[in-house]
Parts: sequence; structure tokens; C-alpha cells
Amino acid sequence: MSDFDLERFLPYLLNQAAEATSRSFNDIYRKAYGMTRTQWRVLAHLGRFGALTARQICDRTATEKTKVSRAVSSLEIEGWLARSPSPHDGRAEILTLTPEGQGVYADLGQQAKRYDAALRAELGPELTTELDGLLRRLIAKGGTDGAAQD
Amino acid sequence: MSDFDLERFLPYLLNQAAEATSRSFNDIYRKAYGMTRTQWRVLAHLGRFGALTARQICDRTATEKTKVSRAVSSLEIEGWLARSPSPHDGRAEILTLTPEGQGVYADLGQQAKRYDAALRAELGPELTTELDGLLRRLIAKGGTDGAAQD
DNA sequence: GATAGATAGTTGCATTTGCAACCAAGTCAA
DNA sequence: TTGACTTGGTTGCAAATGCAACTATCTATC
Repeated sequence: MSDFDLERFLPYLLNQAAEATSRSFNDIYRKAYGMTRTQWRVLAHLGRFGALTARQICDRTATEKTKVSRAVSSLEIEGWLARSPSPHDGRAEILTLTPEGQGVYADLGQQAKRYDAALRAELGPELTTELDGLLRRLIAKGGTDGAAQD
Repeated sequence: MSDFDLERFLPYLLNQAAEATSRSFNDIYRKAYGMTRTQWRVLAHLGRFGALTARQICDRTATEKTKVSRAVSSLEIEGWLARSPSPHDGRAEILTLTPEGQGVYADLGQQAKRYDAALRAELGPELTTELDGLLRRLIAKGGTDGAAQD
């Protein structure tokens, strides 16, 4: 008997906090645009950084390539994303948002900013910057391997 | 264009930190015992708190009841969990770990404790308690609604 | 005590995921 | 240039998940 307490386990706490804080925002992009979380991430990254390849998105978001691949397909089908061949690498494709996709990004980005501000307001400015720092340290430490499961 | 930056979005940061920190521990219970995350959670709760109903586990872990239901079935099939009828409520079942299940809990619990200690050691004691507090506030605030999405 | 909700838990089905295998293009060395 | 290896991306299949519908029991209230 190890008397291990899951409720004090840092990965568990982080996961619970992640789920608790993302719950209602999930509903927003899911109900308004029928988007999955991966789709939202891909769209947000392209909206923010412009043209990227799928691989770059994988690296930046630590997401499996199959997940990104499928998210890209569906975003393309929705008409929010366009592919063009990379001039430097015949295997890669440059991904960009269409004007419609940029509209979606603008809408959801606004809502996300408000949502984030509300969350941070509850903790206060000093604590949230502290929290950011802690989370980044944990993320950095986790390494750049595979991806996630929920 | 909202210039929203996903990398500063608290739910995203939390999720990334959760994934980064749980990645390698996932491998442990997955490879050693073929367990899924939900199964591990159910087992850990029963190991720690003794007899619980599925509903109590749902509430404590903010997990959907279907997920818990299936995890309970598989743990039972593995021989790590036993059900007995609740004396008070004909619908509910009291769940407990078998001796074998307790052995698995003891093993994984030990490893989890070491894993957790290593994580916390990197941040130092004051920061980890601070982090705990912040996470608990975020979890509490998230409400007791549904469950998770991934 | 009968009837209208609530609640514990399971099941079916569609969607999402993870992993391994795969294809095509790039790299590097001999 | 050819052959071994890496890398960007897709696909197939098995497993995990989410949601709605369902059964069975419980709790009211009349």
C-alpha cells in the first residue's frame, strides 16, 4: 500500500485545471464552427503566424502529425485553409488561411482573448505571470517527443 | 485580425504542461499494465479511498460516467476490481480493488510518487506549493459540470 | 400506493485518436 | 548515379471517446 494520492499528483492536477478552464471555450468553437480542438489549434497558429507547413505546426504545438494532417484536411474542406506547394521542398506544403478562415480566426481570437482575460482576472496579474512561468518551465522540461492523449 | 496568440492562452498552456508532464508516466502504466488513463485514475482512487461507487469516482475526477463504466469493466476483467451490490441503493455498486489490484496500485503508486517528486524538485518546494494552489483555484472555478474532451 | 421525475449505470453508434505502415521527395556518401 | 537513410505527409485499422438513448431503481408528491 503506497498511500499515493492522485489528487496531489501534479500531472493530474494540471490535466484537471486544463480541462476545467477549457471546457466552456471548447463549446464555443465546437458549436459555432463545428471545430475540434486540433482544428482550432491549427487555425489559431496559422492565423497568428501566417504561412506554415504542417510539420512546423506539429513542432510548435507538440501535436502528432496525423492529427494535424486530418485537421488540415477538414479545415481545407470547410474552405478556411489553402495549401500551396513549397518552393523549397517538394514534399512540404505551405498552409495559409483563406479570407474566410481569417474571419473565423478573428472571431474566435477575440472571444479567446476575452475568455483568457476573465480567467486571469480571477487570479490577479502577479499570480498569472507567475503561473505562466511555471507552466512554461514544465512544458520545456517535458521534451519535444510525441504528442498527447487528451 | 485579432492578433490572438495561442501560446499565451491559459487553457492551452495548461494543456501543454499537462501533456508534457504526464507523457512518460502514461507510458509506464500503459506498457506495464496495458492500462488507459481512465483506468489508472479509477484504480488510483479506489486504491486510495477504498470502497466507492462509480458515481463517486465520476464526481471526484470530473470524468464522464461512460468512461468510468468502461474502465470499471476492464479493470474487473483484469481481475483488479470487484463489484458488490450497495446495501443502500439497488442501482449502485460498491467498487473495491482485489488484492491483485492493490498490488498494481502499490506498484504504480510508488512510481507515481517518485515521478511527482522529481517534477516538483525541478521547481523547488515553494513554487510547487504555489502552483498547487493556483491549479486548485482554477479547478474549483471550472465548476462541476460535465467532463472532458480529450 | 401510483405515477412523475431523478439518478446509477450500460450500450450503440458516430467521431476522434494512436500507431504502424506506407509513399514520395530530399540528403548524403561512395 | 546509385543506393541507404531521413523526412513531410497520408492512410488503414484498432482502440478510446462523446453523446444520446435505454433499463432499473429510487424519491417524491398526490
